[in-house]
Amino acid sequence: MGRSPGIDETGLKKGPWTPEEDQKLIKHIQEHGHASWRALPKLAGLNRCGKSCRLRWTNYLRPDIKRGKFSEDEEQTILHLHSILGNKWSAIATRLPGRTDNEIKNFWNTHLKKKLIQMGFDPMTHRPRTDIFSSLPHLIALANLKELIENSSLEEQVQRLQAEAVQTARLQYLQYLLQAPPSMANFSENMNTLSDMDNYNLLNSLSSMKDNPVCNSTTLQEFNDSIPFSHLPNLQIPPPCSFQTSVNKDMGQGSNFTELSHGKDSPSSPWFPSTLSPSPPPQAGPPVTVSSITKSGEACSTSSYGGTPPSFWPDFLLEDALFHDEIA
DNA sequence: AATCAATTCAACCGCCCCATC
DNA sequence: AGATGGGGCGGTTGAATTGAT
Repeated sequence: MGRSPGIDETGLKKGPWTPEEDQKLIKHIQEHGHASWRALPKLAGLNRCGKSCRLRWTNYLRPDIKRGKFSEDEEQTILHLHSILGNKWSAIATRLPGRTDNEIKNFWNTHLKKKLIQMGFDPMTHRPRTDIFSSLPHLIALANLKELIENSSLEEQVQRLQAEAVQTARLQYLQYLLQAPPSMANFSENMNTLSDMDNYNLLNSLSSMKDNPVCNSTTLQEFNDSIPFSHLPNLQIPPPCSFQTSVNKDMGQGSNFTELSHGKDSPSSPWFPSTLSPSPPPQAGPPVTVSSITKSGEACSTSSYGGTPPSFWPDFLLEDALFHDEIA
């Protein structure tokens, strides 16, 4: 693995590190530290650039590095944090002692991303995918094409694929509703605000379907009927795509107000869990109020978690003011 | 056993931020 | 205020490894 050995234009070595080079680097840092990475290679007798030394140390040689497979807990933590922070690997790494940003990034790209995709989630938004036709290759595989081709007419094949697409969309939508926290499950009071983005995505999907010859009006009607939003067909313009979310946590002695901002156009949603397995039972805790406001400052939703914070939020999210500052 | 394809992950690249002058 | 350099970060590369045929 890694790169082939080579010498760059300045005469410095590139590529994989030898055990001898590792020993020189370790010995030097143990004895003198690494005040200046630029000066270090010369002092340590290494024909490497300072940057290469720093990477080798921070990603591989550091004594506190934990190697080996990621645990289930670590996996869940990465998923939680990625749903909030996105590809901020160094920020995620600070919450996983012994793991480097590089290792987490690799683990995400080679395992977790694929896992989410396979389960029908968008790895960037952590939401169920609503773009039905982008999932068609998966549907086709599931449908056992061989049997279809051999035993069905073209018309039957098309009908079957349509049914699969509608069923998948329904399942994904149900999955989304079921995974929302209690106040969201009771969407009668929140549906006009928090669900707009999802409605918009669904509308886009429906719009794509209309343009596709394999979708007829019956299919679309069936799909529409499966969604319990009476106002869905009327939504034509994109909703505000920037949300600011604040958390008001009663600490017992008056309110301790902290703010969580997800930045403009952030795909993450604070209420949406990123776990792949059922969340643990919620623990009793102080009351938490989560409010979302639009770009213009209008309140678009308020959800209260009476004495029980959302179980998918790690405690430190609510307690660590520094962390709030980081993502603000 | 040989070959090919897919996956993994250490290492590199280029950009950005921040401190210093 | 602008220039410079060091360090940090996220994205990408590609050799080694593993799995499939």
